[in-house]
Amino acid sequence: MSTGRKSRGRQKIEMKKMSNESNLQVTFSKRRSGLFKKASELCTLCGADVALVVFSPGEKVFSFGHPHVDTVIDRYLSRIPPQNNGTVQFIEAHRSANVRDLNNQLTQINNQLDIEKKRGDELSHLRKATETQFWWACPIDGMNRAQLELFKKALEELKKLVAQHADRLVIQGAPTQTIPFFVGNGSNANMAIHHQANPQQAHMFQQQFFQNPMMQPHLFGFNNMGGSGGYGPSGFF
Amino acid sequence: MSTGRKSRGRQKIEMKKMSNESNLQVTFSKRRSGLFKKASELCTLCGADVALVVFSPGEKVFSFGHPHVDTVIDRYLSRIPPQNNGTVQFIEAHRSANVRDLNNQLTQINNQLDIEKKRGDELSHLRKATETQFWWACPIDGMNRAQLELFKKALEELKKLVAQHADRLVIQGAPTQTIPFFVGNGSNANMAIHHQANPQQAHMFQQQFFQNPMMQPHLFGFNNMGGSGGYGPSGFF
DNA sequence: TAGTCTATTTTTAGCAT
DNA sequence: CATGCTAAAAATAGACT
Repeated sequence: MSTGRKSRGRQKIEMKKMSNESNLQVTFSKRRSGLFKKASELCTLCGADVALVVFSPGEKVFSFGHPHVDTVIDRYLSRIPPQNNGTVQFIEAHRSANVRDLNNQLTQINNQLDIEKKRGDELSHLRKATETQFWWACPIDGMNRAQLELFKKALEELKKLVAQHADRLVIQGAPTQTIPFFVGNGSNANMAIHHQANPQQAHMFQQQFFQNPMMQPHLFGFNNMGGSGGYGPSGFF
Repeated sequence: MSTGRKSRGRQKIEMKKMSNESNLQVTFSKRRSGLFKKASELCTLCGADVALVVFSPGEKVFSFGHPHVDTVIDRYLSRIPPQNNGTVQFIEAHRSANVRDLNNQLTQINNQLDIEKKRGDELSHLRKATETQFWWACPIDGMNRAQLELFKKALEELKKLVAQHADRLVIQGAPTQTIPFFVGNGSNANMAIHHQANPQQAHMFQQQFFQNPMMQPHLFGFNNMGGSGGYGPSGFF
């Protein structure tokens, strides 16, 4: 109550990278959520399909998609029938097994869920149960001898690894910290891998050029690093 | 000039798919541009990397990305643990070998899901997947003691099953069929490309967009196609 | 189909919790 | 870090060009 006025209300800001780290963080958070909201509204209102992926300056990922981020992305990259929802979704989930990502998505998803008053929880649960159990109870029936041998071998190895790791933990007197699902995939999410790109003017973007997600030319990406004063020439609108 | 009042100004609208086709078109256009603007502002203000792809109900594509749509998308898709190329991948392969069965279950469940048709379900599922289903798929490094124990146990059992099965096969002495051994969203790789695009010079989009390096014209792909459509998302916010 | 002009609804910057 | 608050800044529904 030191100040008489409660607040000066919203103030205009320059359209350029914010200097104050703290403010930037808050702004990013708020605007991100606003952006996602807008995106979802566009879907709802106009029946549009949208994929939105955002990497925070801290390399965290946030995504939104209708019907799914990947459905739309795939469609954008070329084709993919939106019909095989189940399998695709499934595999997709696994593909992005990077827990950090999943956790981020989780956060976002939970927010949406809360607001949306999750409805099909029971079904979701059923599904979860199914999928949870499947993996170890799975394929064997469909393997031939050779495959089984291989599989067995793989298992031995895996098991060994697990055992080792477990032992190590025990020895270290592991306090069983609950690592919030961290994958050690060493995802180079942090530094590194910054293909020095030449800001060449790309050519007409034709979907046909990107039929294979894995074979995309990583020839882009410049800036994105504090310091350079980089991209934002200021004021776009 | 017929009415005295110039306009009633902005009116509140229900957050559901607009019924009036005409209005929908206008709204889509306006909101889309607003969304893109917001996205670009997020980039400028916070130095975030963003990929935004929008399919209009008429199947036209609009996209925005910083530094590039595909750069970001690629980064998003690349978040796969490249290290567990060996065993885990192997198991993954087997898991998909069982896709048929899984599919049945999934299909069944999906039917129910479709009836409920709530995005919340899928999101919820993804959440569950994160929490439950994939913990084992994560590199062992990320597991805590309890998880490791569980995993180990599961492996023992699996191995046992495999061994049994192998023996049985040996006894029967016949190599079975060779089941296609590849992962992937098996199924429908065909399904012709239904995109007959009509690359149209996108003159539109506010020129301001193009003044910014990250919003270069070539990044906007426009396709033309008649058609309508639209699903019924369902407001999340 | 896109741009203009209000009158309103939304979003959100700056602070505080 | 997310939330709540307030008032000013933005976005935009509706009507018209």
